[in-house]
Amino acid sequence: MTHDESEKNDDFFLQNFLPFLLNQAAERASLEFQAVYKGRYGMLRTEWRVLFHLGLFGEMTAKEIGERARMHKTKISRAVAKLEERRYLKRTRDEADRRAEWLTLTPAGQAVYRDLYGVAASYDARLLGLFSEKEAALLRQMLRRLAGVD
Amino acid sequence: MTHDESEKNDDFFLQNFLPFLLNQAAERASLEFQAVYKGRYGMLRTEWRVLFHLGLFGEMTAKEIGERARMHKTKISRAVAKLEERRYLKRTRDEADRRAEWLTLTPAGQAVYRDLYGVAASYDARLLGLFSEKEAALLRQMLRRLAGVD
DNA sequence: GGTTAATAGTTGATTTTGTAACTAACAAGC
DNA sequence: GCTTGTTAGTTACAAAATCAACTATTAACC
Repeated sequence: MTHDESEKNDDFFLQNFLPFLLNQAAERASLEFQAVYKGRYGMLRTEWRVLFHLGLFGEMTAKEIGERARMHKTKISRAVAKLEERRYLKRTRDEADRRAEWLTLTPAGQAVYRDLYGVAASYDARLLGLFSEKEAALLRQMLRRLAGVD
Repeated sequence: MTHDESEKNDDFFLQNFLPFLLNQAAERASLEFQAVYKGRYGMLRTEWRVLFHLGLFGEMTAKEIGERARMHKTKISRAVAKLEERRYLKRTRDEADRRAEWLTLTPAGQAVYRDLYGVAASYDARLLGLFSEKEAALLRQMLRRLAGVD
């Protein structure tokens, strides 16, 4: 486990260090897609994620989005404000618990969601094209395990 | 490829969308280790990476680090400044090309590197403990392919 | 029912990142 | 050797993320 000091130019460890590898892959994999929602709608990743969740799951509270996406509530709060400002979503106070509010996409927001969903799906397919069906399934399973979802 | 609109509460796609999964896994996988270099030495990820590269490869220029780690030069510039301020590295002008400078760890920097290398190695081993040898090898290979290294 | 604690979400201050412009040094072409 | 272009690294400014403190509301407990 100790590093051999007499030997330099050893990139064995670096090439295999999982947090580094994961980060490189994640960064690269989100780069191209980021260019789409940024370029096409001027959105940040946080905003895209919130929109995405609302598109997939329908009505949600900010808290629920935060739990699912593992995003901090301040990020969500600001993303929601931005999406509302652009008329992509609307808020409705929960009358039973007036602290919470239900978020839903407007028709305009749904249109954006559908557009980006399509782009995301084909981008995903392209990434998965690097692997066989079996490999892809295993990869996703392993990533889920690392993420602590399973 | 079109999203089925009549059906809500569909988290199938989300659970499988590779950029999302990769990001979740990467974030989770770096979290605990980040706590170590941050808590123990008050370092940021950029600083840890620069230190790590210098520890692994010995003397390097900022440019080389940037290429290997795929970090932008401003990040590196600031990380180097911070590490120098803490006396973890020293700079030497390249006399043949006076624009470039060679960076090396000081003994203090090397001590930090050795400490963190040990932590990183055992942390990595723990992560890999989630998988079999075969799976782990495949995972790394797939991540490298996604990162565009291979 | 009044006090205390917890929760949903927002805001402000600080830190970190990203982008563009910059300096200093080298290289190429003429 | 002088212009033009390129490169290594820094700096300034804008954008974004983080952290702590805040408001408003609900829940818990005595």
